[in-house]
Amino acid sequence: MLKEERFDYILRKLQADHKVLHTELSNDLQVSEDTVRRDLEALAQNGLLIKVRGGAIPHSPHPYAFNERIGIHEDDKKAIAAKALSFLRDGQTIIMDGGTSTYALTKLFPPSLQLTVVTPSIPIAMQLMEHPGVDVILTGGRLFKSSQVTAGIDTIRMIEKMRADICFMGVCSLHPEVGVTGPDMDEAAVKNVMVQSANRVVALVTGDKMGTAEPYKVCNITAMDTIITDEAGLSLAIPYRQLGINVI
Amino acid sequence: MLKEERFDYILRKLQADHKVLHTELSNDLQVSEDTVRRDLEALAQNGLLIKVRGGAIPHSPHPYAFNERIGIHEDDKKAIAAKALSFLRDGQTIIMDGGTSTYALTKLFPPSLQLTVVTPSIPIAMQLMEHPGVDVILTGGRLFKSSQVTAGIDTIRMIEKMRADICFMGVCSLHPEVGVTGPDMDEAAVKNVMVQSANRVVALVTGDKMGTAEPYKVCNITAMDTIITDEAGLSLAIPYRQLGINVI
DNA sequence: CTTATTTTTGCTGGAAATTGCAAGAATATG
DNA sequence: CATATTCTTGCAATTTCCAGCAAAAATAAG
Repeated sequence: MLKEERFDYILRKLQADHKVLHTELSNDLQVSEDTVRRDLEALAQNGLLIKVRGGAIPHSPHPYAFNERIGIHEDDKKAIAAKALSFLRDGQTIIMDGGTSTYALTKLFPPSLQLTVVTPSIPIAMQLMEHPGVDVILTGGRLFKSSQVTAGIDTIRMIEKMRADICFMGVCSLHPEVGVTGPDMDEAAVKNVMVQSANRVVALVTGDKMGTAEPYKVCNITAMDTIITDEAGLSLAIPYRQLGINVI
Repeated sequence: MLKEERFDYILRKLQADHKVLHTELSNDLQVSEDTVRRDLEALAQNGLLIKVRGGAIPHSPHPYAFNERIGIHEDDKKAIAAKALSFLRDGQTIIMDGGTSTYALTKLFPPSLQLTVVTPSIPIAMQLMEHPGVDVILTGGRLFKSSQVTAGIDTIRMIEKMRADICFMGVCSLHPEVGVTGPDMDEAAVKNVMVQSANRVVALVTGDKMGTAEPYKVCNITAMDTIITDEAGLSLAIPYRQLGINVI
């Protein structure tokens, strides 16, 4: 067995289990624990994982912000993302907002899909880098470490020049009267431009965000064409539907 | 059996098994392991596969083009990066080109360092996202999957507006007469603008890149203020020093 | 057709990398 | 604090790699 095969196995297992143990790997790969230790050492050197006593855990660039949020409501987000897939057609240009719901959506892209995706999100860009049919346009600007997106005037200028078929928005908070709001001024400004640069706006939002508000306004609720949500969200759908918004 | 037939067989087997071994191929093709080794060497030269100890693995579609390059010359790159550290001062604005040498440099940033780093490279941006004292400005543009950097007119426009103290350039090829050259037109154009937007240009280059040239020109060699290289590179330093370039 | 040149191939011996083992140090756990 | 894991370090056995050489094959030149 080649060393690289072991590397591959380790990284896959790490992705699946969110941890690996010396003892397990030694058994799985039929090599001594010392070899496993050395393999983990090599992978850690290249920043592919973090070595810990007894094994290793995934390398999370900013463990307390983006990656932590990925776990929560995971099934809900997957279900929402699956509904969103039906909006995609080959050849479209898509603006993909940052956030865990939109990230989940990009993970579901079928390999045959042909798209141009404009995004300020590093995790989404990295995810789509592995996709053969998607052209990625990354918006420039200052990097916000907590949410791993670019924002600021440069980001806005780039998006202003775009014209997209759909904008998928990972909404922070959503309220029938207050509209779409977010916790950060710069990011809210970027989201606002995204809405204006797309023909249709599709919001991906878990039920717990509906009916809530945050300090910075992105846009009016009527700027949304469609809201994709989970069961908890559907039970709160009436006021949005009365405004002519498609809630599914 | 023609050499090309062997090549064909090797590539097919690689596609089927996701790996090939010297021993197996030697047996399958009825040639010595040395011949197999040389065949793999030739195929690796053309970027058709990645040679590893004991055999070869496929050249993954896109995502690992960057990661694969990380292992090679690792110690040399670290030594080069360590020399480059001494150029950094708190408060500076740095343009950090893509590439494995510059990536190695960012990994060595001491936690107390306070910088603004402008970069088109996703791996560098991710690395610096973990750094408490560094502000990251990511240049926008189309994402080039093989080298994991943005490039194109948007990237150029953003860098043009910058004024940096130092540009650290991960040079592809470097020749005393031909100048700095690279394998990709768009990336070369971006590098050119980087050079113009910085007060000083520091090239990080392993010895094997010195005295070589590629299709697309970045700038004249005299645009470099300093070349940081390894021992192999230092032995080739004379022509550069005659041009007034600091080679260390 | 013969001879010279280049390319390919296999072999050899030393260099380098990989792996497993053992003993002592370091770290966690109750 | 005692005990059990786990980690580090050094080392030896094995495998694999590499550079150079010589024979064989292919190609070019006379």
